[in-house]
Amino acid sequence: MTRATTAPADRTRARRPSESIVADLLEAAAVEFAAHGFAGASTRRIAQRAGAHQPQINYHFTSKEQLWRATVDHLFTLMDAALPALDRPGPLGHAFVDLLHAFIRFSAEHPELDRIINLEATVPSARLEWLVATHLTPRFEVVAAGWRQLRSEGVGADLTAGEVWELITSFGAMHFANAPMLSLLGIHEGDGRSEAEAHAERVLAVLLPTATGRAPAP
Amino acid sequence: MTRATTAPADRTRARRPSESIVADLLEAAAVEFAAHGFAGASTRRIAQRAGAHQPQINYHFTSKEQLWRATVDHLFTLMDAALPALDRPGPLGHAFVDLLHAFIRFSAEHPELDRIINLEATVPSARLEWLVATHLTPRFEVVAAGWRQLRSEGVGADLTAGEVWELITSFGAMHFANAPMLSLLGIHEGDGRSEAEAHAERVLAVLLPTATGRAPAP
DNA sequence: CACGCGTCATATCGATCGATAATACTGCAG
DNA sequence: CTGCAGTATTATCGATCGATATGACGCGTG
Repeated sequence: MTRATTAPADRTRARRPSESIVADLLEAAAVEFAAHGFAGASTRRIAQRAGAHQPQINYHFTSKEQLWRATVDHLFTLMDAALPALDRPGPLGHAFVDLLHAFIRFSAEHPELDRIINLEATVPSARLEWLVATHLTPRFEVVAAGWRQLRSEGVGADLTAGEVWELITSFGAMHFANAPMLSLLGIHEGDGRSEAEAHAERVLAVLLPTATGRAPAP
Repeated sequence: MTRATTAPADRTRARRPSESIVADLLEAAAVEFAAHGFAGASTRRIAQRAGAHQPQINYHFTSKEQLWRATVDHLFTLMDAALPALDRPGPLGHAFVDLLHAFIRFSAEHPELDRIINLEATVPSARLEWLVATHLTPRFEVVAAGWRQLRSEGVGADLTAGEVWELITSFGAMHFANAPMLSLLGIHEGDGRSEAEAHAERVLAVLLPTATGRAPAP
């Protein structure tokens, strides 16, 4: 966190640039929404975590709902920047392996996104519809097309694209999103980079069991 | 739901038996806690869903926190009643297959429990510590011992007990807990009993890939 | 029929929620 | 140096939260 002051904005009025406040609010909102859900997160706590005052949220984002959407947009932007394209030159299998490694690594570094998605996933709502239509469906279609192509080449386990998506987003991402619980259970082995690579290999062992030589982790 | 009246308790004072109120409150609390989390669920909405008044929650459960624990206890009691023992006579592999089928079936019929667990799993809290120590750890140890025994017999995929637990609780249960999202994504194919059995077979295909003849679904 | 225990129903408390109005201040343009 | 646009800060609104006090009521007991 770039600014972890407990008290709200500095008394000396040394004004921060506006983009910094917005970025800090987005970062704080991601943590709070991921921890307590949309209804449970409080705009006062988000503002406090960002070192700002509560009305600044409505000033910069007009409403809690808009702040939530901006937070999700922001996290997906971060994720896209961290993931390689699937249609790059070279064997599709290698691109798929690299994409999965990058996704698992991102989930380890930013578990907030998977947490926010899972918090919304269980109940129909306007937020869930927006989330699926805006962010999930386009990405699912890309992955599904890649998987079907792989399968047509005779590569990959006997799973539908939907099952692959479920396996990656649940087994793959839950390992880091639910780290507090897994740690209490004695399962989690730390969340460093090596743990992310190891977990990606576990997922790949299920998805591409026959592929012997996989691309090394980038 | 046994009593789906929108208005709170009947005006005619035709008193319901106390156990009925408690049971209805537990059922309503499971739905609301699963939908909105502990912080987001409101005791007034829970009471209304159960056809009761809000102060009756404090009367029968003393606090919202105690109601949450009673709800979790109740759901685990339901689950235990639906699951066969792992140490029954006969091959351990068959017992394991039956247990997994029953677990997936229960998750399809009562997705509230997995939702509540996942809502708590992402943030350290006293509730999470209680949940893990009271309910999850004992059950994990039984499953882990069974899996290690299976592995020592040369059966099962090359996975640790922790990975098996993660796979079952994430990939296995999330399929039904996150049904609203998967439905919007076009992945979910209904939540009938056949879908539960099919999903159990998908999980088993990963866990016990070599076992050709599995026990039929009970 | 009358008593009394157990439960219900209403009213209300203080705290906190998201949102807004009103004011104060900063920093840049001229 | 002045004025204005943009932002920060304070104060406060109505709604809702969990919890409790209070008294009424149902119903089995004697």
